[in-house]
Amino acid sequence: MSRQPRTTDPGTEIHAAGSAGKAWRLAEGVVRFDSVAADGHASFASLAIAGDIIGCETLLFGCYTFRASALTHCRLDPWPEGGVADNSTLLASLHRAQQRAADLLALRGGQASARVLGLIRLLTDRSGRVVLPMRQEIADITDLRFETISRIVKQLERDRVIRPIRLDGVHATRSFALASPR
Amino acid sequence: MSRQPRTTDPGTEIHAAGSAGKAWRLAEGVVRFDSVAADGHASFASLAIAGDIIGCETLLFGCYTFRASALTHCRLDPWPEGGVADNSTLLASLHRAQQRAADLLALRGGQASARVLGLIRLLTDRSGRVVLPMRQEIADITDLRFETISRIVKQLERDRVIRPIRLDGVHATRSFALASPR
DNA sequence: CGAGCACTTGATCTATGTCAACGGTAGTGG
DNA sequence: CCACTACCGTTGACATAGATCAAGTGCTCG
Repeated sequence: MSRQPRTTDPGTEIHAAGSAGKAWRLAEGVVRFDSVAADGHASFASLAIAGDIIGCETLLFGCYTFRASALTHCRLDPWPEGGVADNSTLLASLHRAQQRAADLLALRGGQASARVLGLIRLLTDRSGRVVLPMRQEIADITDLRFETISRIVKQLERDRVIRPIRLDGVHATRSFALASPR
Repeated sequence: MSRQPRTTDPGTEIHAAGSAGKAWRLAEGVVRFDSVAADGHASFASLAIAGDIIGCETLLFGCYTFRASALTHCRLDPWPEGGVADNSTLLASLHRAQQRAADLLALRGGQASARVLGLIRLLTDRSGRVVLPMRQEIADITDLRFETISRIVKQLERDRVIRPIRLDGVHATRSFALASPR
């Protein structure tokens, strides 16, 4: 009874906070996690990008701590592949989680344009292409307003830092090529 | 050759980024972690409070990822106690790290006074007492300026949300009792 | 065709940053 | 003991990045 890979569309919920489930490896896409308070109010908690492990905590509790939703089209593979996670695999996950947390913290400090660019860099693949989430999602991650995001993205475009490209199945305002790779 | 517990004063470095060392349990106090870039520039990465594990990543790499420094007086005990960490202990650490990361992210969003109060709550012990770090450290954590922190702390005091108390060995401007426990 | 949604853009407001001055305290050295 | 300095914290006056409010565009879907 090995579980099947799973794909999701942008905006859809992958799992609810507190629901039962297993762990996955995010093979492709970007996932947003939210803490859900007792009163139902949700606040942005973390981000997973391609290669990250999702729902590690189910190995301990059997249910998810955060609500997860897809920011772009995603593909999820069952994890761990073999069926059991060994010690050093877990340590690697822990290390990655710490790094990711530090990166996300950096996206909430300093000048607005630097934060947005930081997020774009984080989401850019090795080929230099990005599919951005909606302006509102970027706003939630960076703690800015969607109007501010809109202005900044447009300005980065005018400054030729990013260049709009067309990928099919994706809104024209969301796929870009990043000029300065690093 | 079991390692000894260790204590540190506020402001002192516990370990450098990249230096060799082992893992600890923070028995008492508050520790700040910073990412250190290649150019030497440091940026706030995370926080450990009493009970947290520090330097888990040394089990994998043998050296620390972040720079750690004491924000208050700290006591560190060697970890894991038995000598080896088992699977579920690591999972618990991972879970705690995720939660902590989400909490810290929340301290960088929304109104300035709510952020500072959020940090104060995070640092308050079960008896309702807090020893705050320096204004500048609070500013680094919340991405505000120390003048702003100073104004907010004073205002919380005027509003009777916090009440200054005197603990010896601690600056008079840093120890408080929190009025509304939760 | 109309409704809804994501995005853009302009005008204005305000929370927080910035700069500057000052006060208290601990340490240091005469 | 008294200067003298260094450091942390407080407070005021003013500047500004980004929030807020409002209007308009273009797309998709029924």
